[in-house]
Amino acid sequence: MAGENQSCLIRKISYYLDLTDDEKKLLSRLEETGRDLKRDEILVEEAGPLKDMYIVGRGWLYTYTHTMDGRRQIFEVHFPGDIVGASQAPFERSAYGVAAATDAHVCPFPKSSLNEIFVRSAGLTALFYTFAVLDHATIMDRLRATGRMGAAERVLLVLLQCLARLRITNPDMQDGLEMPLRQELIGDMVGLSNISVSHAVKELSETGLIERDGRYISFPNLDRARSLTDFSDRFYSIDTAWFPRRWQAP
Amino acid sequence: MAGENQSCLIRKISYYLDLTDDEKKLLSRLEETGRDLKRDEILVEEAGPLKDMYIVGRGWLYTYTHTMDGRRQIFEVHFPGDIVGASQAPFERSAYGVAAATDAHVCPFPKSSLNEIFVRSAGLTALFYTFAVLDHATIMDRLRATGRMGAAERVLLVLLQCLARLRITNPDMQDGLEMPLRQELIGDMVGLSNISVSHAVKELSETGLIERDGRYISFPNLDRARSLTDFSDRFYSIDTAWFPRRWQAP
DNA sequence: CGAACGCTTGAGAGGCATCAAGAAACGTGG
DNA sequence: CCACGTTTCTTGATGCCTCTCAAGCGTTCG
Repeated sequence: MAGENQSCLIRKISYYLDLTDDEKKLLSRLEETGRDLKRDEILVEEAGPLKDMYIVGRGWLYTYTHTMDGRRQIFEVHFPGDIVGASQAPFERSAYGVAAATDAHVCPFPKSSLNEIFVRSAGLTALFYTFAVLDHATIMDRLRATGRMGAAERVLLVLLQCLARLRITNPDMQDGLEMPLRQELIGDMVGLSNISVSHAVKELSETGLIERDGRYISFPNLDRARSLTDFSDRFYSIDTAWFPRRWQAP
Repeated sequence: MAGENQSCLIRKISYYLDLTDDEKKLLSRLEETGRDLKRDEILVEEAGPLKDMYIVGRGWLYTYTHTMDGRRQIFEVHFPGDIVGASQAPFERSAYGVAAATDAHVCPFPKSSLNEIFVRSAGLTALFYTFAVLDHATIMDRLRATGRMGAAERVLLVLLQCLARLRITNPDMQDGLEMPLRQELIGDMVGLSNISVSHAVKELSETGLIERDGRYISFPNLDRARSLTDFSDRFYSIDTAWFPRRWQAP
């Protein structure tokens, strides 16, 4: 199930790190069991207990919360190869919900398995740390956009972020992507209503920053789009030089 | 200089972890050199190289960026005991600037020292991971507020977050704090203008959610303030049970 | 083919930004 | 300790952006 062609997790990690056989074995053990999800199905309840983490095998998920007045904020979108819950490991209960944005397949594993990885592999520990930092950077970009940019730029940022992350596991990807997210979901990522997203998308089309063909969105002028949102593609330029490859006994 | 009474870093970390002597030694080595900063002085340039990290010994710092049109977004406020740059370790150059919000004292240390800690102490590694996750949670709370809440609630959240973080190193603190941040800075944390912050503060006073005495702000009804912003005090309830205390040879 | 869902478009309302000027607080030097 | 200039906060007026409500259109899927 997990290893039909190759695990997305290992593919993603190999992008950053040359894995030893021992590390590969550690990782593949995480993907032994699987679970299918339908679109909109809830994987983790808001404020529920947090025992497992999940590797995304197929489809997109998202992490969200509701405000008291029933509005929703989406924090992260999880793509194949991502680890859902990595940025919540230290908490006993989940402050956030996780749901499927499309039909999806995930591999659950208990938090304690992460512990095993931390103990056995210095390199993987550093890499997981790095993933957390990347998530952090993604959210900071979106915070800045939400607080200080107009609707069109906010939507454009979301699209560029999706493209950048998909490219990690699909390096041969063109300057475009299938966008399965509803406009309402996109709005919930950057504090907009579905209607404002619709307007923004229209405006982006008219100004030639994106082109639409059904759900497929492409960027005829990627550089201009990037500079307009001040988006820098951090996911390609990680400094792995400081990574320890081996623990050292005290 | 660092160890006059006791290092804030060690005090903060001891809140979560019982340190071994070896770990204490590792940490105190980070605070050997010091540097004083005047208010508004820039410590790290935006887009500058990122060689050092900094432990805050005294005063408040903040991490920021500018948007193309000259507006500013503040991402984090760093209090005594915090490590500035921990969430940027994997990047070769800093995407963000760091400046002093008040007169301050910091202890710089090279990134490679972090490496040494990672290699020598499993517990500290997990804790640093946890700190990154906490920063992450702080920003997510602020993202939700920025995107989905009104001006008064956004400002209130900023105040509550400051209180919660200060309480880590000052457990005997009352329900109030000295707030040295300009209203403009507070606005830059949650996407508001200085004028809206002024209005919000006035409104919060009038509805009895805060009380002001000069720069000192207190919360007569902390529970109501918390529930209004849906703020949960994550900084006190960390699950350290999964922390490894010792590396394990492969 | 019909129903459900998501996207588009329009009209009106509200919140926050901007501009501008005055008040208060702060710091500095005499 | 007071006088002065600077910084920060307050208050008011106006305008723009995004929200909400509402209806129509297009797509998808049973």
